Amino acid sequence: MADIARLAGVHVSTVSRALSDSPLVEKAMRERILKIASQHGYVANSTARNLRAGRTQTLSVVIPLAHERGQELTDPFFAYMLSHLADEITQRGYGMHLQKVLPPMQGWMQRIVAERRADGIIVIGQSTEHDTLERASRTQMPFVVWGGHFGAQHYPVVGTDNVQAGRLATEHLLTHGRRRILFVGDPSIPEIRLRCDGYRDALAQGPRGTAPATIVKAHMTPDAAYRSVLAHIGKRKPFDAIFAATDIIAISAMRALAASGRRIPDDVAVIGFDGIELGAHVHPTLTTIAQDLNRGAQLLVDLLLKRIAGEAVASVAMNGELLVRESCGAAART
Amino acid sequence: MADIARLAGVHVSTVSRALSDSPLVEKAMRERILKIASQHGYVANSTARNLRAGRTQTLSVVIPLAHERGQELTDPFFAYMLSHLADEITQRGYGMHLQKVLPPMQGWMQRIVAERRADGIIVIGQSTEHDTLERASRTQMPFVVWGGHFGAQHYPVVGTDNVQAGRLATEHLLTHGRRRILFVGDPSIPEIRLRCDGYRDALAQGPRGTAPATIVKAHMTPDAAYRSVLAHIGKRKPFDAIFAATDIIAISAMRALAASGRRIPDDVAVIGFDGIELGAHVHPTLTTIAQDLNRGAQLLVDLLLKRIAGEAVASVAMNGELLVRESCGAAART
DNA sequence: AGACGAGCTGCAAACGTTTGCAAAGCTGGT
DNA sequence: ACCAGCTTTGCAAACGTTTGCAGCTCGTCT
Repeated sequence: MADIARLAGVHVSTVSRALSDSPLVEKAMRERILKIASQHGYVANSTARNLRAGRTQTLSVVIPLAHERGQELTDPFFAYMLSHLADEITQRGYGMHLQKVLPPMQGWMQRIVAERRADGIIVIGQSTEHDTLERASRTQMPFVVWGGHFGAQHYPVVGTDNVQAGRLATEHLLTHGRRRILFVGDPSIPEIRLRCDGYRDALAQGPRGTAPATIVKAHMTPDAAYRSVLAHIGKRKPFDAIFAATDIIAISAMRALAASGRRIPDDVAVIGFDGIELGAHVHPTLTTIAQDLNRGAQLLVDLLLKRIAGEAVASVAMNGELLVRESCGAAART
Repeated sequence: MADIARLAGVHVSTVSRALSDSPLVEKAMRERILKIASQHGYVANSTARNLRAGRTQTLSVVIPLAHERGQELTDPFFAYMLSHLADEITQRGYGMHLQKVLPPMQGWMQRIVAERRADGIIVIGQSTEHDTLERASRTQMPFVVWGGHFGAQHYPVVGTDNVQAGRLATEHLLTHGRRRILFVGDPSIPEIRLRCDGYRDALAQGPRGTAPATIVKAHMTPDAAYRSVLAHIGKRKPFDAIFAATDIIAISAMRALAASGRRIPDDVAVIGFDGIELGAHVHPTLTTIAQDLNRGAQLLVDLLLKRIAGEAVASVAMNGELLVRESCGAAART
């Protein structure tokens, strides 16, 4: 910038003002400076600007993976969420800083906040870190979370109403005459626990003959879920439906069912959760509860920017949408 | 940091050294300072550090989408590439800055370089911006590109050997008795053009009766590709196979074929390109040329870090791997 | 003609670190 | 007791911007 100033024969402050379209600088002068700058391919150094201005025009997206070792970003849910966030953030003129947090993760939020790399933070999934987030909400740094809604939280959350959605899924299975419904997933993850609560609710109100809740604990990676379901099948306890905590688990469960000769949906109906695109292409196609990630990403960014601007914001719970496909409820395609 | 220094009764420079594990500071002193810092949750401000140190510990991943309007990051290819890059970059202790570049994109590379937001840049796909990249290679800023290899380029590229892979795909179709093979894709994109070159090569060496090359120009979004293929079918020119420039196009083409009553692979064999996971789940499953994105991401980051360290690096061409599935070559599953 | 204000521009401080160099304290050898 | 040399700490500059304030040049009004 000093060079540009010298070339234009003015002080750096004038150059700075010209580049930031300040009304304080005369039009002719501004144009002369802009011309020189673009001729020399000059662009202001963002680091220095950030330091001085105290903001970075960047939002951090952080993905805490406390509960899973193998679960990578290749998980379609994350991939789609990231894509939508990238679109949304870019569109609003911000940069996007992506961060994965792996165990051991002591003080991760603390560090991210204190580093001040970004003007705000979007956390994807509470994982098992609700307490950490709760603590961070007393910080200055604005952040929003994608995940589950609990009564007590002091930070804004955007996400599907997991209890309602879990109930919806289970009721759909009940409606199709299923009475022995398995829940497959890991309820120690808060979001999953909420889905499981909905499942229990629905069972409790189910017709006579509805079997009590049965939880098959399964991790979220395809292989782990496959093995869990296979192991359960080995126990020879009869069941006629599976409500899987995520589509990835559901698809793995379907593989396991097929491998042990069960027909879907005739012997076992399956319903998933997430609405990833893959579900429309597996055979049979997967009935599921879809989350509107596009809208979710939009809301996350909206809320975060409002918080950055100092406004108070409230959490948003979106409704899950039932997609009826072949694995429960829809006729098989020809 | 000034606060911490005051609390410890030392000068800020000592604190700075203690936090960066400099051997210049006495062990007892370092520990005392570290303790105070962690008690107060102090972490050095990264912006200031970056400004002073002249590096950001961040790599930029930029996605130029010159050629497509609708193509978003939700495209599985991008999603998977991003995921792998995020893993790789995070693992190496760097941050990842994600940037989409949309038209009009005059001077985008210039700007990204001059902004100095990152220590290096990874560009995903040349799109139609080969010249821009060529020009940028004369800059100080280290960058690497995922994409196609051309003789003349002065920047390092990692990518599949598109010509070889295109030949491989076409030969596979020829081997299975197909003689009227369509290429579906947009050859104005450099990478696609190379795949198309391989297709032409293979046809030129095909057996007697091999029909000449026929290009169906199709954009990379599912809908656009679907319409292009449907339009071509409408022309009633006979064909018995499709080589699609990407899996997304291939899957759309299969939809179009199904919609107009063609059986796959009996009437028309289909082969794709990319090896996205979706291909294993569509019906019939998609034969394709897989790219090893995991290794690609690893190489990209490796090369970039070497370049940042000042080493000279060479481009890498990986071989595409033929995945034989039902849409050409493998028996249909039961 | 002088005063006042509007419109521009320059000056210099500040943002929060890192780091070369100087200075101070200590050890041990003569 | 003095000095050399090593270890540890402090000082201050520098990184490249932005911005409040002061100052200058005009034009306009009284």
